[in-house]
Amino acid sequence: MNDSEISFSERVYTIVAQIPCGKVATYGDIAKRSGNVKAARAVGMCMNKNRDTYRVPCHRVVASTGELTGYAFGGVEAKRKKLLEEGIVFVGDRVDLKKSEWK
DNA sequence: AGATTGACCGTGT
DNA sequence: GACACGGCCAATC
Repeated sequence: MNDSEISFSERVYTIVAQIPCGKVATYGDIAKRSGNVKAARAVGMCMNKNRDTYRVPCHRVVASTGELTGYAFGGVEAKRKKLLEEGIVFVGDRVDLKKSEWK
């Protein structure tokens, strides 16, 4: 810290908070938007540490394949349910990034 | 300070 | 489409 006053995590949180309802973003995409194209893993770790579910809709973040990975508030099942309620298009157990990917 | 881990991704077979 | 391998990042032990 000190140059931009915000850490990588804060940057990620901000980006995730910008995801509109009914849309999802991939870790890789967030990583790109955060500045580091290859920081997808770090993004996931920040999500795991994140406690502000209402401030940061981390449930709208899925893998590049559209598959739901983890969720620190009830597991992928709760995550999938939330996405379904938000109108995310599902294809089996995966999200249809073709239609619901945030871009 | 060094090693390990984790909600990943891209590529090759 | 599924499985295996390697690479990269940041946080944690």
